[in-house]
Amino acid sequence: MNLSEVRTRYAPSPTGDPHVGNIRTAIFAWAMARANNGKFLLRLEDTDQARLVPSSVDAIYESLRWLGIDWDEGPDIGGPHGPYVQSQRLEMYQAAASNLMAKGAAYRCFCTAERLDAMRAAQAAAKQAPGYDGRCRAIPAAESAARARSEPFTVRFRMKTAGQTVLHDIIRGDVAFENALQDDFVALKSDGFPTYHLALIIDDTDMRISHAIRGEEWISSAPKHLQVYEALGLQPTAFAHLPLIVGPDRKKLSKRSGDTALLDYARGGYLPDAMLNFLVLLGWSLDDKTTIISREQLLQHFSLERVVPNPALFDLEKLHYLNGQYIRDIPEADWLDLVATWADRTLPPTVARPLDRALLARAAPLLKERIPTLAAIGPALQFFFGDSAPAYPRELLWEKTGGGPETAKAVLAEAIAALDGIGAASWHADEVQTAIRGLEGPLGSKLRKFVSALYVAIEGSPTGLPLFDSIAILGRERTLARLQAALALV
RNA sequence: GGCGCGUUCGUCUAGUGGCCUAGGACGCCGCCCUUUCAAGGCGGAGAUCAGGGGUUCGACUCCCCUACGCGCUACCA
Repeated sequence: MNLSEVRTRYAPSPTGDPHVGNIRTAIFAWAMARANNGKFLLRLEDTDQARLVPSSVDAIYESLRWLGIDWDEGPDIGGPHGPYVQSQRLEMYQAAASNLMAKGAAYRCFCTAERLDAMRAAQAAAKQAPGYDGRCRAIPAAESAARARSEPFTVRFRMKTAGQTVLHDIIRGDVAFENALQDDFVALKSDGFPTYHLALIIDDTDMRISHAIRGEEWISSAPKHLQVYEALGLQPTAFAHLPLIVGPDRKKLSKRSGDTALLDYARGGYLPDAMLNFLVLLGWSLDDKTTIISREQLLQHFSLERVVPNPALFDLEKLHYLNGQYIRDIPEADWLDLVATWADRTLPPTVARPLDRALLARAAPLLKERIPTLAAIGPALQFFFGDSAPAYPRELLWEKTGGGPETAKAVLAEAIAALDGIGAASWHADEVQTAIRGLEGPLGSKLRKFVSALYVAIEGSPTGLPLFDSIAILGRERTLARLQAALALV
């Protein structure tokens, strides 16, 4: 074992689907390990039996895999320091708690939840700082042991009452906490499960973690952790408290504040690489001008020194931009597959399956530069399917032509006449284009002026995929039928 | 209330005493390209570096105070 090896971990508690803030922490920890030729591990912190959501374990794996984050040790693949699930390590925590008690660094607390609640209520009423009052701090060992045989109890850690505990944070520098202000926390619950504060130390030590990388919300409890390390005679890990990701309300992003589950973005048609790039930019930068950062660059250049301390706002606009960039970067062959699977996924069930692969292949290139997310593929393609164009109000036919119904009528009639002259064998985008451009003369109007009527007749909307290609793909019969239908509508 | 963290264009950020009349990106605006919509190209507006004191020849950068925001304050993580 190389003592200086960088070993980081992502240790989520399976209490819900991982949200983006949480995953960003995973990304940084992973990147830190990879950038230093270290190891990245996954550990499940399932010590809160009440809040456990079994399905979230799968969501955790799925989230990580979707983003392409790999781990070297974990619950599913094992490793030399397992098990990697806290509920399977209970004896270790209990042993540590006993050890702490033997050293006088912890004690049994027999206070009931009711008494604790009442105590806090009283403190609040008296405008005092809330905190454990130390009632069980001085119970003699013999009495404590005796009561333990018949009463439920927790094990509280005895915090120092004087001096300071100083955290050396990689991102924030030294942070000092007054010991007198800290109160004794529960390390082992009455159900025999440890709290995070105890489990963290045991596991990080046992798993040889070098850097504890976590959200800023943990910084206040750092003195607890530092003191436990000291009481146990253990060398603490290095600490890096990442800035929070906040929502539009500037408050910590959480399950409550909107759709923040990472997998919602996977389902919403975002590319994992785009999401990774976006998340990485929240709190970290490669240099002074790089926005598009590849996975390789990240894994090679990531460093905690370039993480900023201030909270970042989750900005969908930038995500959209990045997603577009990555979409345009997809090789043609892969793009067709993506279009096929997302068309199938996002086209309404009324469209017959299997989808026409040849049609998809012709439409795919048209899509690439104009959709913000993969989920937009179905809606953009929908007009290709079915006998008629998607329903639209008749006013749309002339709204953007600058004229009225007569204008639309003329455009449609001329277009029908011109396109009708193209035989089925030469029904290609070029011929279609020539025919429609040829309308400028008879109509006495510029193409860009009257073309919206045709977009509406064919696609059901004045904006959409390029008209000439769309008409070519749609085919002669259906095109003419749609133009006729539009003419009848006017 | 207490403790802690934070504060550079609307947003994400660059910046570690002189390179800053503060750079990049998103968004916004305009022009170009153009069959619509996009994409792309070019350009523009946008930050008295939260405010106030210091230190220094010189501060966005160092120190202090204030304000504001957020986090924590559970037998949750």
